[in-house]
Amino acid sequence: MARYPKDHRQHTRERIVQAATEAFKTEGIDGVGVARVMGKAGLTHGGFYAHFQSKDELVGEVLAGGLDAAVHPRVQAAREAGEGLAGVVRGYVNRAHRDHPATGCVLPALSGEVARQPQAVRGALTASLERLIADMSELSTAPDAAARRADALATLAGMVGALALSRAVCDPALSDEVLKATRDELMRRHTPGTG
Amino acid sequence: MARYPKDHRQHTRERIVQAATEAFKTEGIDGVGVARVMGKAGLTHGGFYAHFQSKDELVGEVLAGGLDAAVHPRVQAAREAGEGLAGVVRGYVNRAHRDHPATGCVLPALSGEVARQPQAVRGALTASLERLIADMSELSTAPDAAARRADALATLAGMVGALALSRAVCDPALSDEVLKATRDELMRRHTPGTG
DNA sequence: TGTACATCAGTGAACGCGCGTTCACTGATGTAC
DNA sequence: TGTACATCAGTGAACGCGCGTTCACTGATGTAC
Repeated sequence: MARYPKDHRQHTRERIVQAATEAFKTEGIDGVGVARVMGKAGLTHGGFYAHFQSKDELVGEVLAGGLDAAVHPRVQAAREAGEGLAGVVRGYVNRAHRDHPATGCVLPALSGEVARQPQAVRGALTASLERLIADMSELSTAPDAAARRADALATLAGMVGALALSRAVCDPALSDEVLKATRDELMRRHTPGTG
Repeated sequence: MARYPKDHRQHTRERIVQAATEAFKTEGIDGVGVARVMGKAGLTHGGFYAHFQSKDELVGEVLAGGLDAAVHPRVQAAREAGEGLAGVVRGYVNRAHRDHPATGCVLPALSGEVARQPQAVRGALTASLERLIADMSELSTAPDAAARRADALATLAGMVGALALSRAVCDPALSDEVLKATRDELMRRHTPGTG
């Protein structure tokens, strides 16, 4: 019965999600078809529906995991290094992140498209985002919980906006300027003694 | 010869651009076909290529004008009211803007898709964005020109990120929170005596 | 040990559809004589 | 004034293509006896 190892299906499914995650962030959700995703996963398109009910289900899974893989580690690293939100900002608002959307955060790449997705798909991202906000809040040095959460939200907005703008413009100097201005401002705000 | 008034063609073209501007911001560039745009302009799809060489040309025109119509007036209003960048933030980071992408700024709605457009298309947005940055810089109270420009860039990043996030999440409370936290933070930064 | 059969992950042809684009045509309005 | 013709914005059928999705099939591996 077990012609394949019993976790084979699960691994294949994960391979598909991984391929889709990178492809969607690079070329957009509408810009990549099921056949392309399966091709990147080393399969043919017909088998897709043995793993997912629809493309929407795949999109939801990608968005649910997108922050976990690409952003949470940066938050974790900042926490362990004792850098606080300044460390998160440094790890996020930089040229390497701008130039490699495939391995980067889903928010600058896909927030526009996500806003037009069905409720179920957006729910997956929202849950993941709530966890990120909670983690970032813990790194804030604001005096009370509400202020720490507001701090995390406003900081994330600046981070996401900077990446989105830096990728949209076609002038490299302006793109660098957006990153630098935002990073400097956000890091100043989160570095003790300069707030 | 002039069976139509001689500015008829020009008016039709503007009607198409206007219809496309609203449709693209609401449903995405990839999400709206030429036929839909023409339908919204009260025409049939066949006539499109009498006005534009390609869909890309239309997209470029939309992006070139998108900031002029939706954001520059807010900057102008803030200047005339003597409100500085705080006024721009108030006019931009709010629920009305979040809930009406069709009449809003192109950046939160389309920056992700723009990043994947051909160079020529991105150039149109970049030029428009440069003008916006210049105008916003003049409203900054920072001491020198470089600091005013950095102030404008970082502020715009926060504004765009807040709108993008607030539209992406499916929890209305979290969406409001993102707007409020970012607006409060950016306005505090740009209100005299609290910076 | 050898043959018949069950399982099932993956294959690839086919579906209806909307896309961007092309093009021969329509029909309302003008000019020419 | 009346008829023939020119102009041209807009029409709508048609093109090849990739989309999401379905489904009969393949073929490698296992079990039954």
